Amino acid sequence: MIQCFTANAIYDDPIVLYCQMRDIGIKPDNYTYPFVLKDCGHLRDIGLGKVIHKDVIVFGYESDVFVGNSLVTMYGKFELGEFSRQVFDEMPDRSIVSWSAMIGAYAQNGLYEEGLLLFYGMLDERILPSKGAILNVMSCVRRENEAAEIRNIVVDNGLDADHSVQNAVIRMYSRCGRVDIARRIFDGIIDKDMVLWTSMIEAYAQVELYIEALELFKQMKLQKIQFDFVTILSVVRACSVLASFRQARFLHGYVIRSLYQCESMLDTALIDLYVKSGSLEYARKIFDKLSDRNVVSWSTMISGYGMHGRGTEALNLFDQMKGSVQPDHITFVSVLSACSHSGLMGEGWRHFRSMAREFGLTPKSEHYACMVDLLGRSGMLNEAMELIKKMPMKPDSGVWGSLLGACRIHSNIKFAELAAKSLFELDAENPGRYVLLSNIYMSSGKREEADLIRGLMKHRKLRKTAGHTVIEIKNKIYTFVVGDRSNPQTELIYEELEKLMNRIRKVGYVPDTNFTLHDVEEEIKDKMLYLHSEKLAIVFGLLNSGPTSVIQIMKNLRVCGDCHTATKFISKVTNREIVVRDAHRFHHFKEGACSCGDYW
DNA sequence: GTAGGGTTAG
Repeated sequence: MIQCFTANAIYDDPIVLYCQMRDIGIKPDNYTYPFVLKDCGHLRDIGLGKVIHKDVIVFGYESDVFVGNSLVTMYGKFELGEFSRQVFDEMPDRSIVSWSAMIGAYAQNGLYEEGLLLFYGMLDERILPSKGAILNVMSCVRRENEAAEIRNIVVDNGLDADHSVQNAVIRMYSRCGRVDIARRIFDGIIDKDMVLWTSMIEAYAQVELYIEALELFKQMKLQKIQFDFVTILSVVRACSVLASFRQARFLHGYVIRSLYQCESMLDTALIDLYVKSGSLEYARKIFDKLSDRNVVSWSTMISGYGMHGRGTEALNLFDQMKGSVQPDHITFVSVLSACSHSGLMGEGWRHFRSMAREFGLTPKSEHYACMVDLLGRSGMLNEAMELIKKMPMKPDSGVWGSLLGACRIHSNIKFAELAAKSLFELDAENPGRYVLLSNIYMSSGKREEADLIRGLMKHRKLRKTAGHTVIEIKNKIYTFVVGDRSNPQTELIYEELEKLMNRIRKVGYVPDTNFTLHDVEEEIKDKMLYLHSEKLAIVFGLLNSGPTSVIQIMKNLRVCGDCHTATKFISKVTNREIVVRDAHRFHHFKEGACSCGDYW
């Protein structure tokens, strides 16, 4: 009976049965515990797991291999790797499954080096690796050369035709930053199944190659490969970043037609997709129809309002949520960032404090990052710094990143240097950090320091993908980088931009050259403002979309202050609604006003 | 009648 429930993914009932069994004095045997321990693992109930572990000892099954393996796996699921290892070390007999389970426990706990070491230790003891052990060790691999080594073992053991192994190999390579190799392997597989396709799509999405992800999905449809809701989830995520409203409509239609079971998961992904494609209205419609709103769907909708600069509505929704669903850490990220995007200082603090007081949630680094962002954007850099000093944990790169971003806005070199010092350790591989600091130096005329940072970045062999702006017109996606001349309409765009800039100057636009280099003459600086990718995209949109349609562009980095101001004026003189989205939020420009209020 | 191992929303 216990097995029957467990096999059907019902994990709490068998625990009840187990307790009844004990109460009426029936002695569990060595077959009982593997099931019960599995249930504990799935329930993530550490207390229960430990009680059952005691029972195992009381009834004398601690040296049973099967029971031991189950304990190792259970503690791995509890993220108690050291407990897994203790059980593993004390096992009198080990099977290949014991090794495999221990490697899996390491993988689940992020102890990748330990996992790899154990795998090689296992080979040293001349134990033949099983498929399970190889699959588990593959999730520990983070370096390309190791990936190649493991792949050789896969081939040596004749596992290279196995679907689950092939899939893990593809994921392994993409985790090592080599989607290209993953793709080559993928292309070489003849009988690719749905999961393999889905993994490859997901791999592209994870390294932010969204266009490639969508392209592959298109191929999948063309080749008439069946896909399911997991495929759609990856595709929806890729689309969310690309913010294509048209694609959003198509996928939504698809989901409705296919009547998938996992309503809340898919619908939540769709809510996020509509939010990021600019339509709060469509997002809200799905949200309102959702039958079982869980913490994820509420959080998504709240962050949606936040992204669109509608902080008060985000907070209202949060109030409604509290009546039915317990908020979690991520809900508070949504709430606090909504406050930060709308400059709601008092509300931000109130909710930050309520986390622990009302909900028993200890603020994590990411919540401090939101608060630093909120304080920093409004220019309260000293207060932001004070908060960082008071943090009970070591500030992570998110916190310092918020501070550095605020320093860019308010040109504060002192704190920028402080933030950067930590970031160059904590997030040394992220070129954006170097560029930001270098630009802060530049905008204060500190050319030498700026060059030094650029040099450091070069020395560490880091390259930044150019900030670009994307616009979709009639189902086609166009990309612009700074000073772009690759568009066939380039001449026309620049001509029109020049006219437009002159027009908006007459109605009060003052160029903000804080965002350009400081060692050039004023006149050239002004001209450089014409090269911003955001402006090129907007003009392209004005030239090519119908007279009434909304112009929506998306910048992959934060929109600069000058572009923000310029857009406000452009929407005024052209009487057009313009929506600009950057990595963090939407700016809705209508009749020359921006719904986000003051940009900062 | 027992254990491990492929894709999954904020």
